[in-house]
Amino acid sequence: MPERLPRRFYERDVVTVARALLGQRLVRMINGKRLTGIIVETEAYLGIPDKAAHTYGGRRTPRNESMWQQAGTLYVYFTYGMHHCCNVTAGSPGQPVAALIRAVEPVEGIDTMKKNRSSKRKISCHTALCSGPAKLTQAFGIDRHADGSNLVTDKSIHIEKVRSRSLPSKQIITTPRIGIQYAEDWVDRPLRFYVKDNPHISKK
DNA sequence: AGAGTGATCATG
DNA sequence: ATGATCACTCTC
Repeated sequence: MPERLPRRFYERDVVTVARALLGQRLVRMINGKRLTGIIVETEAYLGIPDKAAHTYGGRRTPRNESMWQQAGTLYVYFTYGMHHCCNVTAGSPGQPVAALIRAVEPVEGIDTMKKNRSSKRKISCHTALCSGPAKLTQAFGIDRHADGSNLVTDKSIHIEKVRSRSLPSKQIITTPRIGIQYAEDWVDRPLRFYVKDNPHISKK
């Protein structure tokens, strides 16, 4: 029987959590279907001091409230008038930090994911199905309804343990984060992580 | 390189 | 009330 990541997995610093999420299994139960994928790309958002974070400077609004909740909470936000992105909170209590899930390698329910993604245009190739933060939420049917979900206890969305240790450092590529050009001195911080040589990554 | 798209929030 | 912004994706 697959085992979930426990609360203590998330109660660590957000960089450690972002790296440790690589290789774990994202699970979504929706309309009786089980959709799963292996997390292959993440970013860490460091909260109050981080100029790229939604909680920079201690901002606390209805939108980002989930980032302030206990580690292991799902934070889903809506942006650009059409896209959802999903994050996992981490750290110690009251610390508004989170890891953005940027890409997964689809495993179960691929046909359903294609349907969820192909309302407009047909999917070109399977590596494009979940290779971006808004692509994977669309494929997995994740929107603001899922915001605030408790990943340790919630049935409809959670993360299963595939490995107890993080991937070896040699298999994790570290780069600056994507799409945060406004973040001044935080632009170049190495806070994006992805699995080396995995084809399901958000950018070439 | 530029369009699409509308919730969100800081201003006033 | 108003307007600027946006942790993106797709097409040209």
